[in-house]
Amino acid sequence: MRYPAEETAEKHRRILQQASILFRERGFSGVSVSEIMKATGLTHGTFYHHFESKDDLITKSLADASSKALASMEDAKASTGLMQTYIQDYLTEAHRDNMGVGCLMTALGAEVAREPLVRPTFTRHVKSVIEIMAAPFAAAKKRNARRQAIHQITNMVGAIILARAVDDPELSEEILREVRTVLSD
Amino acid sequence: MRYPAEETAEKHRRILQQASILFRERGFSGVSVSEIMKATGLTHGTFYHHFESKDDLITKSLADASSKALASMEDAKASTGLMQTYIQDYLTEAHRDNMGVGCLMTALGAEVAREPLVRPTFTRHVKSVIEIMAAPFAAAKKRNARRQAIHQITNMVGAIILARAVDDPELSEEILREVRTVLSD
DNA sequence: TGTACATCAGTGAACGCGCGTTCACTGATGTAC
DNA sequence: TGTACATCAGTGAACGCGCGTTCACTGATGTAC
Repeated sequence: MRYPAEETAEKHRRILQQASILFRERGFSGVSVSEIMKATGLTHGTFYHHFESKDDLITKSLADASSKALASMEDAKASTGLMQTYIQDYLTEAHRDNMGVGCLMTALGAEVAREPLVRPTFTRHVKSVIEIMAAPFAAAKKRNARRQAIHQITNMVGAIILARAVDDPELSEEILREVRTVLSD
Repeated sequence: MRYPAEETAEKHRRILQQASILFRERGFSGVSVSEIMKATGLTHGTFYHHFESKDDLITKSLADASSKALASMEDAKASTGLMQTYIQDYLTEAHRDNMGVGCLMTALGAEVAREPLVRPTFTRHVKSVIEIMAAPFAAAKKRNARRQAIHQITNMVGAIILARAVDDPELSEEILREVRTVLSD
């Protein structure tokens, strides 16, 4: 049967939201359309009334999650004047243990390298993150500002990926702690 | 029919080798048993005369690739006295474009976080890499040596993952170049 | 050294399963008049 | 404002497909005597 327009739009948003969480937790190919629809409280059949295909959802949910993540980074920058608080919060066990709502680059970067479809959206995201992170350094030469930002980002991404992958809690915490220390200088 | 023992052992080694390349290129779940067997020139049916299951192959091919990678790192360390050459070679377009024979942490780290089975083997690999990278710093305090090694590793891993994921060749090269510069100090 | 037989790697058809996607059908919503 | 009908989100069965795995069969190798 037909549903009120606003209810439909709300369900559409919920699919995008649940997809972005599940994709980050288990990867694009690790989550089925049925699982995403179940997470939003619907059956899989109606998925194709909202999106053209799973690929279509992947692209749109990444774009959606990217704009939300960038907005929250801008907020962090505005409220502290520097990115230091953001970076220290990033390199925590809380972030490590909550992939679903965490950094897109860390959760999906490796799979994006193998999935041409999402690379343009992902690339725009990385460019924006670099610009936001470089801003506090912009007093110095622009080239140095970007270098510092890239250094911070690659360090953060590598640290969370390794901290998530290793089995040994002490090693995992050591990685986070030592990179926090290095980046606090 | 039955085959000479040495021929069988050679095929076994080739399966491990091809698997480690294909897994790095496309991820554990992105490669089928049939594809691996086709790459070694055999049919899928005989796979189960060599390994108990796909999971068994995943574990053993990762362990095999890990010991080869560690041996080549030790060689690099021995021949240069420092890890600098290794690091500069790591952060290149050649490494970025040859996932199949490249760094295990970069190619598989993200998927390992989601696959409990391989985490013990992967963790041993990371520990060994840290120890090898920390050795040149060992003149200073041990804690600082490990910190420096972890800093280098997370930076390298993050840089290659992002350089592979982005679509824009200039941005990709910028990431590699700037991290090369930072780590050359 | 020669013979008889058990072993076992290789083949390709077949299995059950979960996947992305399609379909016929339902019935309240939204629109045309 | 009221009526008639087209629209379309939701449902769950069904589709073809590729996956990991199993199977019966083959025949040279390796071993026991």
